[in-house]
Amino acid sequence: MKKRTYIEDLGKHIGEEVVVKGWVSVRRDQGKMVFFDFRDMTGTVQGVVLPQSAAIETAKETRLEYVVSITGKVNERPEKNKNSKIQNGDIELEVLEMTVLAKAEPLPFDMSIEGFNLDLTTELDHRALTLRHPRLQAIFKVQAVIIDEFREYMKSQKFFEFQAPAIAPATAEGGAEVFEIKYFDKKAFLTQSPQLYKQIVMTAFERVFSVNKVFRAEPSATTRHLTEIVSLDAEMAFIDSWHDVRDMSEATVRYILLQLEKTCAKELEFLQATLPVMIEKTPTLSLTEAQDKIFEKTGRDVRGEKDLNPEDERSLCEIIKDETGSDFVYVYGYPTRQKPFYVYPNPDAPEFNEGMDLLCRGVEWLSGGRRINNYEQLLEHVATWGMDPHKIEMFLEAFRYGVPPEGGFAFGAERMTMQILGLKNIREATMFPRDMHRIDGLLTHGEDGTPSA
RNA sequence: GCGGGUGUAGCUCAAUUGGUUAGAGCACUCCCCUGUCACGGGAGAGGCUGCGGGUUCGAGUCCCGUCACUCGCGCCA
Repeated sequence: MKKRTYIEDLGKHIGEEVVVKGWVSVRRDQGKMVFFDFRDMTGTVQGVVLPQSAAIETAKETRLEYVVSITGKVNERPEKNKNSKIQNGDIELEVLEMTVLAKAEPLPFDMSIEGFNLDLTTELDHRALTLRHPRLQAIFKVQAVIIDEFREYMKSQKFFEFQAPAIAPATAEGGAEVFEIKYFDKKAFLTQSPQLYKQIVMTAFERVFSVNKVFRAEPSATTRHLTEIVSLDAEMAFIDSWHDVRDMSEATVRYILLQLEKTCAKELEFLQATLPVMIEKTPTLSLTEAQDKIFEKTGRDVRGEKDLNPEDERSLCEIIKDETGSDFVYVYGYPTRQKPFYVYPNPDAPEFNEGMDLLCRGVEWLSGGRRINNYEQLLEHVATWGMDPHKIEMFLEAFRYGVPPEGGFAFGAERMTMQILGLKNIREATMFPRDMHRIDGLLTHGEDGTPSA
């Protein structure tokens, strides 16, 4: 049996006989001869079946998404038939033999490159099929690289990767709503963040990171919310100030963008995506300064608000882009009571904290900041926030025994993917999105709209 | 949770101020085509217009209800 050749390598085999295996992406039946576009994990190539080929009968019966094994000869195309706009546009595969390995039913929609134009609902309902489309493959390749390079950079900076648990005993933080699960005859919860665990692990390993699923039961039906997301978390000890955390997160983003430029050029071009611009030093404003700026430039008075709303975030990003060319902006110094109990208050102005967000193109990418490392102060906050110390005893124990000044940050992997690629809905950036209304399929499927199990 | 928008063929969309048998492209079936590359040409099949009620001689179109989807807000590290 001859060894399989990948489609991306066919150009190196001109004049040779090769075995290619893959799917039928496009079929163009000319009557006597048949053209195909064959696809494997490495790309596409045109195949031509001539009338005198032994494969012509099979070719006539072969339909879209059939899986085939082909023995063929790689030919350089005649000059007039070369097509510089497509992969392998200068060669074609002359099919000598073709075996159908698996048949396919007629497709429920147009899968051709240019005809692929589905409602998001349809795209998600048929994820098992739409995943085969080059557009989606490009999106998820970019996402894989983002997550990969986050790991790489963290490791290069001596961060230790750990696995955070997905099951938690109590709602640790307040804030986001949590999913309650049945745990034998008890109750437990899905973690909404590895926050407390990464802080615990940090007290042992100094620099830690995790890539894990977190779950949020927010009743938020928006283009940027999911109930299950991939959180890229980091936490570091021995910082001098929150600026060290800011700088580390900035360097991480810079590295990821650089790697994307290097390894995903084809995908970015295909998706017509432009990487966000990160300048030498990303503009960094306090919430108050940001609000002043929004007031000054737009006339919308949001001064004194406890946070930026989505419109403010968009305005601020536009203003910063105009002024500096940066697509990114850090905002720090939120009202202390507005953020979780563990965020470090500014010693000079305790009503504001040293938490920060990184915004890009109008959407929040990252949250982070300095944390409280002093046990007494932590206990005070636990009391002020009205939390039950017994429920976070494991966390508190770590802080009873000496913890250096520290801080950390977390990215949402799907939001990053969405923003980098300019996608309109976070579900496009998620292979199997979970939201209020969908787990794989929609959660209501009654004939007349009545909810079914 | 609140507000806006939308539900028509497998998919993406048309259908005039309410008016005859609800159309097109793609996909599907059959026929023609040896250089196509989103191939092309011809024929065919495919619809309880989300669902329920109402107004009217007549409803895809107007009204009420309902369900679903979607966008925005709220909420949200």
